[in-house]
Amino acid sequence: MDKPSRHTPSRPRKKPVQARSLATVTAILDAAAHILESAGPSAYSTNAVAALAGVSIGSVYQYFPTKDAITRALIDRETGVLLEDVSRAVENAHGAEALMALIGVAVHHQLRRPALGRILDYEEARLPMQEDMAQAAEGARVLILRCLQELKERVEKPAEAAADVMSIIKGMVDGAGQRGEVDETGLRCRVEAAVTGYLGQISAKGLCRLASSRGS
Amino acid sequence: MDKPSRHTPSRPRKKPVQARSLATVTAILDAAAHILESAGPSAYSTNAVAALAGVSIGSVYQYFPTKDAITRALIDRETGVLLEDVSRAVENAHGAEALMALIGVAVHHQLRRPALGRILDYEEARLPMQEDMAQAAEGARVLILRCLQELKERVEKPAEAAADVMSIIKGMVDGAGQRGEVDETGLRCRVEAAVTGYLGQISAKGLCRLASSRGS
Amino acid sequence: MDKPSRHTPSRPRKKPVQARSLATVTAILDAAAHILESAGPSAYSTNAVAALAGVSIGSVYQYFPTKDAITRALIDRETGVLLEDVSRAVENAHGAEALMALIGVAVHHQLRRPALGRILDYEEARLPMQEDMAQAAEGARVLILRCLQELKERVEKPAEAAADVMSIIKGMVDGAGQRGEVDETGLRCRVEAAVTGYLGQISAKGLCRLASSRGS
Amino acid sequence: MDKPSRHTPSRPRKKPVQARSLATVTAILDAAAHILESAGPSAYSTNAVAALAGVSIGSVYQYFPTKDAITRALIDRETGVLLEDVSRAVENAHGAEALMALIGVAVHHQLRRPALGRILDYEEARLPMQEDMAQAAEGARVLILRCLQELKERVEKPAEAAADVMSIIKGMVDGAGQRGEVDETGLRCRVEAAVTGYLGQISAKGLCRLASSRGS
DNA sequence: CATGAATGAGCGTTCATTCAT
DNA sequence: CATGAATGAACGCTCATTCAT
Repeated sequence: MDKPSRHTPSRPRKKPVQARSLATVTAILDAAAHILESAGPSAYSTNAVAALAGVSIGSVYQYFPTKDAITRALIDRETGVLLEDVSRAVENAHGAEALMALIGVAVHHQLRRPALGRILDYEEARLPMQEDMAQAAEGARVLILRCLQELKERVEKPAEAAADVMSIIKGMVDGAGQRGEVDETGLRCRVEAAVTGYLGQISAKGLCRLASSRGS
Repeated sequence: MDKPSRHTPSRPRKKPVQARSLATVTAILDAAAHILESAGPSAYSTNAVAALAGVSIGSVYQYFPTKDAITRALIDRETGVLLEDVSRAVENAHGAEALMALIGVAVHHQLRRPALGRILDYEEARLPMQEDMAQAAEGARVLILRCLQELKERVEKPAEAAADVMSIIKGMVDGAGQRGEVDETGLRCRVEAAVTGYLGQISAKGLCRLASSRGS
Repeated sequence: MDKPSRHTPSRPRKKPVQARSLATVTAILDAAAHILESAGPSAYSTNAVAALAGVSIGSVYQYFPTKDAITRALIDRETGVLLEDVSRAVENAHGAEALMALIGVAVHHQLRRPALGRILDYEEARLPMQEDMAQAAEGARVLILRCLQELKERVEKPAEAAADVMSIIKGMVDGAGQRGEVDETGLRCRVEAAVTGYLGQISAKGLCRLASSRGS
Repeated sequence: MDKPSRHTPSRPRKKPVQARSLATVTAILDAAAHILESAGPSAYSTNAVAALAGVSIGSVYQYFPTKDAITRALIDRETGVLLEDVSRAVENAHGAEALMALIGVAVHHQLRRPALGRILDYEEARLPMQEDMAQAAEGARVLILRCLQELKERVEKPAEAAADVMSIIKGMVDGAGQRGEVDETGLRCRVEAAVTGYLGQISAKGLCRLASSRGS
């Protein structure tokens, strides 16, 4: 769960709770994830989570003060896993290579649980943003930013571009999930094409060259 | 609502109810949209809609048999407006030009009500698909497909590419909305860059050339 | 509707309403009866009655101040028809013969609309008893009472016996209706047997002879 | 439900739920019965039941999935009590004697809660018939049938006669309840007279002898 | 700590009734 | 008078949360 690698300088991110009850917490989050992705948000009730987790509703409230806290913890966990995988993938690569590795991990991650990602994204949007979640989202952004800055081609507004790259990846990957796509390699190639193409466009020329020449 | 152009002659688009009470229906849908985008789905109750619309809950149920019907009608309305604007924009343009026009409309549309689009997309996903909604979604896909087929560069798998283009647009536009972006022109240029770049990548070379050359 | 025969000395019982609107009232009551017997009390709403009657809900309230008033009017009408038929049947007969005729009419009446009678009985029970309804119920009781008093065998407590005879008839006839019986003649014979037997028992011996001899 | 021995030593009769919360279930059913018989079906709402039972509406729904389930449970309970009493009364008696005992129990039962029986009968009619309820109704019919078959006088169509006897008892007993009668002995004697008389008529002579001789 | 019975605010929905047209 | 859109109290029911055991 916590993998303090050499390069990522020890972000604890996880309260160890109480080692004994970790199993309960895990069971609860697993149950929440399973309900969300297989029966949808309308079936996602605290009682259902407790039942599927095999614990009493009271125990759920021992570890999570509210239902939203469960959702947040689940988002944290899923984001955390993704972030770790991405970090590991990017660790020894640089520039475009790192970016492609990152895309590979994102695609892989999404196709494993296509519905869950979408739903958690949505839940995340309506939840009052909190510290750790912000940090996690920042983590991904920072990684992409680093990749962009390592590119040979200078990117003009790297922050904006990083956000766009994230949006492109998320959009394509979610769309594929919704359409039921399963071909991981194919999807990865297309996402790579989109990101590569986008970066090529915004670096080769001044932004909006294409757009302004539209009328001619 | 009815756009009797040369080519698409008479699309009445099915007024949901009697003409006389159109004002009430409009008020209800406006209220629903406003609640969804400003307070989120958890505040989206039929009583809240009725109160904000300035009508009684009974009146709401004279025009909509269920709450989901309100949501569906709202989706229909928003999708309809977008589709009309897009159709009009694409009408006299072709190929890349048409595609850029389409992107412009999509960006414009989204930035006007950034949250609403996202939420309705999500609601649409969990609603039992219905005739008209399916048709509307198809409408956008078909328009993009046409644009792709009119490009000078041949696109290998046009259906897939159309879906990807939609996903890229939606992803970037939603992302921008969530980050609170307001610069329509800037966003439009970047989306254009992404779509153009993507299409350039997948047509110039066989798909995955880039990817396979990654290791070199 | 009002059939002032020679012998029954002109009981008007029916406000003529306004001759013109009689058709509307009739349509409303017909609709109410039809809904009650074919779809049950849960489908018996004022709007449904208005729709089936082919009038607006506003018109319904022009003629009936409340929903219960419709029900009461329907009970009145049905009771009135039964009472008239019974009166006519009993008119020229006496004693046992009259009683049997009365049973025949009751059986016939019930088997024509088996569900309606039961439901109206029930509605009647929960409605605040009103003048005319009390009169109608009295009408039947009085007729039976007269029959009993014309019997050769003296009945000890004629009022009580009349009530019992009514209960027996109603009980058997409702039961038959519920079981879906359609053989009018067979049912009539059995009801006659029950009433005849009951009267024989209570007149031949002192009441409870049977009962008290039970222990011996 | 399972009537294993003559003496019926331990009749568990299927507590509908956990033993611990039996008190709550009982309170709910008591409240439901009280509301139905004192204020009528129109006052019989789940909230009213919960309030009178002294529990929250949520608790009601922990024991009963729907309102109809409450009604059914109440019918089951009342029917069950009656059936037990009747079984016990009939246990060591035969033929006419058993029949009279049965009538005594029925009369006693009804006069204790005159309105409730009527209302539950009605509710039962509009509820989707279920296993146990059908069994209970059958129970009474079978008992009567047995009594009839033990009579010295042969009854021609015992099934029909049993149904009629049930109808007569129910009709007289309901009628008495509605009229507010309280004299249990008197009523019992009259019901006995009716049933005895009816059976005498249909066995002594071919059915309808009386009826056919009517014209003479 | 674990349990699950209990709570009650609030949901979606119905329908008897009113009243402006 | 006829109409039917509008009203809103009240219904059946859910579920996040609490707390006595």
